[in-house]
Amino acid sequence: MKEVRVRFAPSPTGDLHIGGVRTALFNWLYAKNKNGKFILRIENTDEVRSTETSTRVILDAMKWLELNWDEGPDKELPKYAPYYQMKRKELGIYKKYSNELVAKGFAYPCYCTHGEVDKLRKEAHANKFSPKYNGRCRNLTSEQRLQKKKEGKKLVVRFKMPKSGITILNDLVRGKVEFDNFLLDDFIIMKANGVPTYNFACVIDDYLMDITHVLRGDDHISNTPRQIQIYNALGWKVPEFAHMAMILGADGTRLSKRHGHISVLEYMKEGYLQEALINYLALLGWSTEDSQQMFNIEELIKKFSIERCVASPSIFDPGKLLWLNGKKIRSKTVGQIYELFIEWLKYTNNEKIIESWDRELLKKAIALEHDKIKLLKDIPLLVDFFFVKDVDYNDDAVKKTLLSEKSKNTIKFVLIASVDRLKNQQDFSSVALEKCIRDLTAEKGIKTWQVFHPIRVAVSGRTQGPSLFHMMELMGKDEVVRRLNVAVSKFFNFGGKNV
RNA sequence: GCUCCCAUCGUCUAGGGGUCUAGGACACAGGAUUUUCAAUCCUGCAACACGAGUUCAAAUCUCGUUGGGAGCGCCA
Repeated sequence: MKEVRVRFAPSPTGDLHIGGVRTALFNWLYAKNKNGKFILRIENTDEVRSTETSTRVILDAMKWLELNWDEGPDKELPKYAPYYQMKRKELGIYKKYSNELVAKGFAYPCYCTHGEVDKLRKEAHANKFSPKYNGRCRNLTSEQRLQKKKEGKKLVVRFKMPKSGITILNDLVRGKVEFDNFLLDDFIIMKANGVPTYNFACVIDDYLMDITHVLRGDDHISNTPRQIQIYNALGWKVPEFAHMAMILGADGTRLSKRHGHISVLEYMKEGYLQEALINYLALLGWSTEDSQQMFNIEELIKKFSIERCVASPSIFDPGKLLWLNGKKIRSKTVGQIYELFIEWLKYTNNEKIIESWDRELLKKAIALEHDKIKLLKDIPLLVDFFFVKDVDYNDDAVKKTLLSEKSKNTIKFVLIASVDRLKNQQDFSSVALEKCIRDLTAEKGIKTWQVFHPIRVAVSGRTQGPSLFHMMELMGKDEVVRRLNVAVSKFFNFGGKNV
């Protein structure tokens, strides 16, 4: 059996987005599953829109996703290099095959200007045909060509599509798809600037790189018959094709900026885990027989297959991604989450957030909030109150829990009593603290929540947080007593202010 | 407009002629637990786009309709 070789071929004209990642992922999974090679090729033939920055961003995103390539930029195999199409263009690779096609009569120079082609297109449209170039330069004599050349006309090279018959695509996910050749026009394979077009470069490179399977989005399906015709003209074997359905936004249209985050980097910045994004994207357009939801990467590799990819498009659901991310985080140990968090701070240049934080205290705080973390960026919001000198009291929390008209006096009394008890508390473990406070409520005949809630707010400034006594244990006696005293004097010792 | 693709709960999907009163997951609602918010567990809500045909039998096969998507560039 021939070694499976698949590729992901992004064009560096922007960030790597969700749809691109899914395509990359499926190629990568297929390669790993078949013990084959995953190749990264940069299709930068759009000289206007391609940028080095974008190339960098895509490479970084691929690295963050851990979709490592066996061959590609920074990992060039002499046999197949280079992996940038513009570098290949410099080597004359495309020119060579373009000349061959012209020599064999499968392609021809065309001297039509943009304006002329536009006109033809409009005419075709008016005649209810698919817009198409009518092949007016197809049968130019060599004299006419010479004449055009003398006039200094720029030329492009067009491929001669058969005027009749059908082109058949046997797609791995869609089965047999037929295209009427008559409806396909003579498309350009070499632009006037000597750069190949996508449809041409793609075929040449896939062939030269020994690509065995082309897995890509189905927005490419109508390009496929053109590409198949090039393979045929050159006498090359056509690779296997598998067109995956697209990922759409909530409104059912193509995923775009207005559907929220679309760039992978934005998910990274939000604190999504690489593995959560991978797991979620694997579920879009692929499934196992038992509808398994959670996978680790090894399982995905083992279970992935093209046969189980669906042909219908799917809608991107940020809610499920978020759930999956929380699930993945919860499945990790505190140590792992801490490391991930530190890494995330570095990636996002947010290290200053925890600059003054005690790392051991941070780890323990993360442990307390372990089950509540959905995104890495949540962590500071969840535990920051442990590290502040002056508690940031939430207005609503204070109003509701500390200064409620009905029980203000009880609360003041309770807080002062608590300080008294806690000051003399030898054992500051959560268990002992709970007993201590419960005893207090029992003695004074107060409901537990009437004490628990005020203490929570007094000590943390908010109504939500970790389990109360664990939180107090972690803060330590001195800090708890200090914060309680601060709260009492701040909210209850200035009668005039808070009446 | 033309070509191609697609069609099961709101969403991702399982199912591929009888085992389907259609299964799982997210979301949503209710409950349990709890000092709060979560997490967790339980329960519930909720779908075969429509119409013909084939067949003893159709979510499943065929055709049509409708709806959605993609492509129709010297973009990829």
